[in-house]
Amino acid sequence: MTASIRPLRADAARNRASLLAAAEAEFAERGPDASVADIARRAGVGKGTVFRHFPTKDDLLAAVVLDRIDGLAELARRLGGASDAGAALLEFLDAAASRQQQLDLSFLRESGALNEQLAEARGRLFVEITALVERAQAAGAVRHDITGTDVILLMCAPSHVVSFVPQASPELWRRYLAIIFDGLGPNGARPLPQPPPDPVSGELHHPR
Amino acid sequence: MTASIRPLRADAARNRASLLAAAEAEFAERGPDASVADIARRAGVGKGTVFRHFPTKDDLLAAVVLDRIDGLAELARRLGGASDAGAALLEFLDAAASRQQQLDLSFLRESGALNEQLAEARGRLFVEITALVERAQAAGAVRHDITGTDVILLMCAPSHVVSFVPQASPELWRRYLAIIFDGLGPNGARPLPQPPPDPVSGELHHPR
DNA sequence: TGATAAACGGACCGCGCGGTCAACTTGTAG
DNA sequence: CTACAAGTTGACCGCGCGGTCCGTTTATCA
Repeated sequence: MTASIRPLRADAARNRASLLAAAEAEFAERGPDASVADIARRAGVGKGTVFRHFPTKDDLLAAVVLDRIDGLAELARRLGGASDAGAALLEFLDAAASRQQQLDLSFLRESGALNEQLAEARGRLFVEITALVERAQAAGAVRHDITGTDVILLMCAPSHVVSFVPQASPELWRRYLAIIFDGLGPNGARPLPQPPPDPVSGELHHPR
Repeated sequence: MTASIRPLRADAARNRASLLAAAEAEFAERGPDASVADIARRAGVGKGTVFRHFPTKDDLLAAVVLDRIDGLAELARRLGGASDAGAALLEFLDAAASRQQQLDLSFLRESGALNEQLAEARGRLFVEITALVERAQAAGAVRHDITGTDVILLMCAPSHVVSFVPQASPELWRRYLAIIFDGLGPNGARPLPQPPPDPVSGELHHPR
C-alpha cells in the first residue's frame, strides 16, 4: 500500500529523500511554520517538486512525523522486553523527549492525505506505550492511576518547558523529565483529581 | 511613567479599555496569532485605532500579558502569608495553570516597547515565586533541589499538555498539575540530573 | 458655541505564504 | 537511438497579514 503501483524514477527517488531530510531539518529548526520554499531550497530542488511529491505542506509534515512515530513505536516495542520495567519506561521517555527536542510535538497534528497512516501509527505507538506503562506498574515503579495516554501527553512536556529558556544546556530537559517521572512514581500518593482523558481513539490535535 | 503627560480623552480611554478586553479574549481563543483586524472588529473600533494605542501587535500582546503577570505576582505575594506553605504553592500553581488555560504561555514572549515593563513584572513574579518555593521547602513540602525558575517553567506545562486533547474536560489540567506537583515533592528522592537554568535575568523567549 | 487638537476609521500598501501550471528536461523501455 | 512518459522548474496567483495615512469626526475648553 505504501509502495505505489509503479516504482519511482531514480532521480525522483533521490529528490524525495533529500526533500524529507531537508524538511526534517527545517521543521526541527523553525517549527511547523517553516516555509515550503525554504525546505525546497535546502533540498536543492524547485518548489514545484515539493508539491509533486507531497500534495500539501501538511502532507510533508505528516510524512516526516510518521517516521518519528514509527521510530518511537519500534523503540517502545523493543523496550517491552527489558528486565527492569521501570527503567524501560524511563528510557523510553528519555528517548522521546530527546527526539522531541528536535521536532517539537508537531507529530500530533492531524493532516490530510496521510491522516490514516498517521492515525494507525499513533495507534501502534499507543499500544506499545500502554504495555510499557502496565509493566512498569506491575513492577511497582509507576503509580496505578496512570494511563498510556497520560504518558503520551506528558512525554511532550520536558522539551516544551525547556524551549522557553534561551541558551539552555542541551541536556536541560533531563531535569524536567526527572521531575515528571518522579511524579509518575508511587511515592506521591495523593489520588489524582481528574479522570484520564479518552485514549487516542479521539483525534489529538495541534495546539495553537 | 505609565500615565502619559496628558490624560486620555474620554472616548480614547473607553476604546483602549474595550480593545484590551477584546485582545485578551481573542488571544485566549486563537492564541498569539490572532489577527489585529479580528481584535479591532471585536472591540468595535477601526484597525487604525488599534495601532494608535499600541504601535505594534506585539505591544498589544505585551499589554495583555502584563496584566496577567501582575495578577499572578500579586496572588503569589498574598499567598506568601499563608500558614501552610506547601498548600500555598500548590494553590498558586493551580491559579497559574487555570489562567494559562486561557492565555497559553504567551506572556513570556519578549516585546518591543513594553519590554522593560514586562521584564520588571517578570522579575517581581520571579521574586514572589522564589519566596513561595523556599517557604514550601522549609516546610518540607518541596524537595530542596528545586528553584523558582523551575517552578516558573513547570507551571506552564499542565495547560500545554492538555491543549493537545480535543474535547478535554475543562478541569483536566488539574490531573497533570497534580502529577507534576507530586514530582516536586520530597518523596521522589533521586537527585536531578541537570543543574537548574539561570534565573529569569536572562531573557525568556517565546517557543515556536 | 465655536475653534482646535485629539482621536478615529478604513482604504491602501508591501510582503511572504501555500499552492498551480505550462514549458522544459531527463530517465528509461523497447 | 529514439520516443515518450515521468519528473522538474520557477514565474505566477490569490490571500491574509501587520502596518500606514489622511480625510473625517468628536471631546474639550475658553
